[in-house]
Amino acid sequence: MPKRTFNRLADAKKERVMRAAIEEFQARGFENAKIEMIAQNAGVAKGSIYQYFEDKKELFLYSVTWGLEYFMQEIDRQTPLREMDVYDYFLAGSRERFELLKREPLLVAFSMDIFTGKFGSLAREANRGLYKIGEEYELRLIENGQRKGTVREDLDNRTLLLFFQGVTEKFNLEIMEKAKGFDYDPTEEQYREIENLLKDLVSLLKQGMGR
Amino acid sequence: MPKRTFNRLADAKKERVMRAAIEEFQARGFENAKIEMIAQNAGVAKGSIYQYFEDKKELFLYSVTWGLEYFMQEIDRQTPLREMDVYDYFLAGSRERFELLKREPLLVAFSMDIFTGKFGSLAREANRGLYKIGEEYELRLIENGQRKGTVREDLDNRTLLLFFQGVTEKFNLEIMEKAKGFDYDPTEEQYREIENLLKDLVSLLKQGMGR
Amino acid sequence: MPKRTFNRLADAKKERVMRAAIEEFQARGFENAKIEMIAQNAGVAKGSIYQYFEDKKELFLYSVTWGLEYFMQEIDRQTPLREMDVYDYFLAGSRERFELLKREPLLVAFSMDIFTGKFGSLAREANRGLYKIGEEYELRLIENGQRKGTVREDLDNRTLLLFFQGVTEKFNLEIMEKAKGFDYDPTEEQYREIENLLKDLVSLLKQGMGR
Amino acid sequence: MPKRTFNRLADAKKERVMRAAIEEFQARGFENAKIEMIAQNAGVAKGSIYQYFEDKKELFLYSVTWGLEYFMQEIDRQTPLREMDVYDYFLAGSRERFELLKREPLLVAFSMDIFTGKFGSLAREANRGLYKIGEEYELRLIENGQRKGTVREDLDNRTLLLFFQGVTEKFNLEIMEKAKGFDYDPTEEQYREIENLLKDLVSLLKQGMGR
DNA sequence: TATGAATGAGACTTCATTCAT
DNA sequence: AATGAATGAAGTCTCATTCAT
Repeated sequence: MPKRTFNRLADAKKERVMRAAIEEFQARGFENAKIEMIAQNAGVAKGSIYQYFEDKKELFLYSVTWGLEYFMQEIDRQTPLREMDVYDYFLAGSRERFELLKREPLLVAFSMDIFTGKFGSLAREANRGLYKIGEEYELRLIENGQRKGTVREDLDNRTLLLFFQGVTEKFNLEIMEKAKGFDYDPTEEQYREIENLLKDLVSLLKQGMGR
Repeated sequence: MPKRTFNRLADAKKERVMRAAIEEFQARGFENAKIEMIAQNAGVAKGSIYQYFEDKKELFLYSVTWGLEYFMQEIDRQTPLREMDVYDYFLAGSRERFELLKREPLLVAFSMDIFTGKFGSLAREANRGLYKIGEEYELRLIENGQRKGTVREDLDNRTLLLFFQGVTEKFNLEIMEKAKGFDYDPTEEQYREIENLLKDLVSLLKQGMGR
Repeated sequence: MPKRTFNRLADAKKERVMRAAIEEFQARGFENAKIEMIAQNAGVAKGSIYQYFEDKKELFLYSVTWGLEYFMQEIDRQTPLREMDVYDYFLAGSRERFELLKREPLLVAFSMDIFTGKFGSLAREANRGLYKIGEEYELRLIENGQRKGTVREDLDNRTLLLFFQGVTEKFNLEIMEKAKGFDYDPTEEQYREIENLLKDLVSLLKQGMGR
Repeated sequence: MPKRTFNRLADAKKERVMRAAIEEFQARGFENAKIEMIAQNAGVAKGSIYQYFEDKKELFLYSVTWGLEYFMQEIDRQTPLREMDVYDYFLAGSRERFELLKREPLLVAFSMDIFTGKFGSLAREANRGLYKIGEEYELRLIENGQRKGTVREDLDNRTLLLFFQGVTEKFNLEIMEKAKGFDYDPTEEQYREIENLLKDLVSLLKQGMGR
């Protein structure tokens, strides 16, 4: 969706532009983000942005795509699906996801905002495709669990997905909030804290609140 | 937080203004909402809005407060807390909450947007007080459950709250989404659909996904 | 120039209104002065101001008239002209004028601003009459001096007036500036300081800078 | 104090903008000056003004600086200080200053308004630096006179400065007032009139009013 | 006569987008 | 392809003045 001109750019420059855009959109939201600032932070002229993208909206949309793709690629590289079930998924990749969080806090924060709907219809509509991919990914985790006998089958899978998303999104948010306080060098202790939260999460996913 | 002038207005007029504001903010978001439109829809002059509120931001903030208070008041009137536990809570008031949803779709949608963070920091920060109240309410539901022996006690209550909020917010969103499609006259069948979703929700809250 | 309604008011109320107006105009200038503030400080409703005066401009113009008349009346009561010459004039009434400055700093400041042209054409044009009176007063002082043989007669009296006004205005400004620092209780020492300045002024008026 | 963008403009354009601004501020005062008008008269878009200056206030402040600097530079070029004393100063450069007055009536009028306080605190505070320079210039004239034995030494120099400023400002105002009536082509007779006024001024400065 | 809510013209300011260099 | 100055539509906010009570 960017113009030809953008694709021809050196990779480093492309990345600089995208990160500058994401930083601005993340910090100020779509309406308040200023093209001027993005250009400045990317080290290019304001006019150049318009050589790369049709308009502000397209730049934003591509920022979302770029960010989510980067993110998913990382996640996927770290914890390939294989035959994991829902519960293992969280525990298996927790260390890597924690490292990613520390390495790319901006992208993580941006992705989070996209998912929680901070950008309203703008982001969601334009990237329905990516969302679908995410959902299917999650549905497969659920089905994996059902095949393995660790996930109940008396409810509609769509309902299970809602439950699963609700819980994981909330915990992800909480983890990100914690991560903001950790700055720079993540300690082992901090990681333990996160890991414990994830263990509780898995326990709740599995057994619920009842006793 | 509105100015003196606003408080002195006839109740009907106050309500007209607030509903016009909420409608605009809900539909377009804070940045894109036009004061002119709000005034027009409320049937007052643009300048009058500025007799009532310091500026656009204050109008928005008060819209949030007004909306949430209206909402909470209704909820509370319908299903007073008493000694209910978390699970009963949902089933007990479901019919009334469904009616509210049909009667006040605008306010429900607005409240939802506030909770899901569509307005970013704006709404959340300014109404931390109300949020705290909501949280404490929910914490009490959890504690009620623990006293009754229906809620596990091996996890931190703050963690249980995260779980509870994650699940309920997601289901609320889903219900609202469904409700948008129902328009005008809620049928008995539609209510059954909602009720079933709530039953599944309670089941998941109680037993989790595991089997 | 105020409306009939204003003239019928109790004297105390009239004065309250005028002082509130002068305070506002003096502090913020004509454009930035707010009718709302004036009304509030005078303890009347905003609408009442428009029962008293045609519009903001008329209120301002009358403030100028009211202020200058009050001022001149005081000055005149204190140091009646008699047969004083220019030099005696300053020394004779200095104590009284100092007291006035302490008693009515607002009116003195306002008058000063009018004379120095802070209000531009607005004030000057509309009160040309009062200015003329002041000028004639000063011209008479000069003529008195000439009759007594203390003022040179080789120059046009209009030129002498310029000289006289230039010097006295500058010194008056300086004295007012000093007075701002004196606040509340004028001491004898402070008065001496003023008196010395006036002596120097008279000396300069009389002998000029040359030697 | 203007933005980078302004400084990079062609000199002719910069001057066009500044003169348009000064003309508007001089004619209508700060509050009533319209940015729209300034832009129009300068032949640029309204928005461009905001590329050059932060806001109206900054434009005004820089107008003052620009005007005074232009003015002082001219004055200084025409009658360099050297070892002149106060009295010579006026007579020496009178012809050139008269020409300047005819050539740049706008700037002269604007400078005059600044000095007489028409713009209130706005101009004076922001250009205290330039004022100081002017004062020091005048103080040096006075000291030169004292060294040459033409200025009395029994009074505080600060007091002499007040006297000097009071007289010269008043005469300058008078000259400007006269100049307004001369329009377009200054005749020799008009110049004589001014010169006579200056001679009287010097005489008064030197000998005072007394005899 | 007093009050204060209502009005709306008008000004400042922002910033995405264009375009000449 | 890059730059950054220019543009102007559009939106927020102010406040003198009006007017119904």
